[in-house]
Amino acid sequence: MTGPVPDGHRHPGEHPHPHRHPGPHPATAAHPSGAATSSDPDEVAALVEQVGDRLRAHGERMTAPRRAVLTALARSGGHVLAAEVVTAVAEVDPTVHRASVYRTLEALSELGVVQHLHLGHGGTAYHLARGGHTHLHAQCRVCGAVLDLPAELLDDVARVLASRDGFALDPGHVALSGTCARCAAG
Amino acid sequence: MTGPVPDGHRHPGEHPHPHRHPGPHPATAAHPSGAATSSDPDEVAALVEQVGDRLRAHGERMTAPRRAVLTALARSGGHVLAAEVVTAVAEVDPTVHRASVYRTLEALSELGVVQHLHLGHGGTAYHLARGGHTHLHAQCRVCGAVLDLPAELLDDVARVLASRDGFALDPGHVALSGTCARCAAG
DNA sequence: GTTGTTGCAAATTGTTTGCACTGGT
DNA sequence: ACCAGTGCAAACAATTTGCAACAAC
Repeated sequence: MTGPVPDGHRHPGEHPHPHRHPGPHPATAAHPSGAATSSDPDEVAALVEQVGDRLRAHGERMTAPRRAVLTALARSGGHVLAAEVVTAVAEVDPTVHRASVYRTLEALSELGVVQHLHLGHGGTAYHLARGGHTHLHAQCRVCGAVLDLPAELLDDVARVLASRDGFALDPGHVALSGTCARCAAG
Repeated sequence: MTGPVPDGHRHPGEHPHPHRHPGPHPATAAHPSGAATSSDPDEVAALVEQVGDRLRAHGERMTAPRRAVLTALARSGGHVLAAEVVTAVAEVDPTVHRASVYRTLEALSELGVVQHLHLGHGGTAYHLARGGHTHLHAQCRVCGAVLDLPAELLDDVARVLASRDGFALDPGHVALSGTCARCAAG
């Protein structure tokens, strides 16, 4: 069923649910601690505007859909499933069409302002690119919760892969899978 | 992009292209060294039969679709994308319906005789469960090729996750992502 | 004979695309 | 004014599901 409650209405207030009690597989990311997102409207607006400049610098245009997508991503702060982006955008600006959300996400991805990551179970999640400051993710296969991890965690592995296979690891592109403490216990 | 290559009925499930000119997203794994798969018909049959016993032991039934799916998996030896399983099964037994393939894969998964892994881009791949002997995977995000890696590669990471977050890593459940040597060069 | 499984076809879900039009620059 | 980007609806692929018929035990 994919809990159709990705995020509330209007502004998420403080911290939606730092440690919720996930159902089957909500896959909705919980707010990580360091995930720095602005629940502050001003900050969100500023960020959106900033990206706007960047878009124009690349010859792209700043439009309502893009503003809406960016705002949605900035607000939710964490990783947001594609489907959730669609609904979140609908709240920001109901006139924005789903198709535009997808197109926008792709466009913004190519521009590098948003990045996507693949969650084992539920599909693709998007998040604003934190300048160079990438982090990794681990998802519980039981409850779907996403855990944020320090980027360095896979450094050693990356080194090994590079030297033994010439494989350049992109650590943040897919979420590691496993079982979280809560689910392992319960 | 999104090369519409789903095409379908074609692609004899033999050895696609071990190491050559990767297309859009083949994702079909080349035969890894230790992946032990039987290209030998007798061996395949024996393996299928063996699983049959195991199924019955669990109160499940051995049916044509299941035999076909198992045979297809045993033949291809490596990881096989869901879509590929469907076509491979069609070759083994054309009377088997696609829906049955999905249901069978799920049933066999729950039984533990087959395992699935999530590839970042292309979906889910299945493979026969090698008793305890799991290996990891890394997929090139450019060409889609899947690299098999030793299971121990993530042991350290698993240890860290376990102690710091109580997270039980399941290393083989998702493929790591990155760029393979060939693609990095070209 | 039971009852788990299948085949089929229709329903779902998630994403993409062609086209005419709108709005940003 | 120009054309990138949008809305819309329909195409699309991939997977799921209700149900009656079927076959494994």
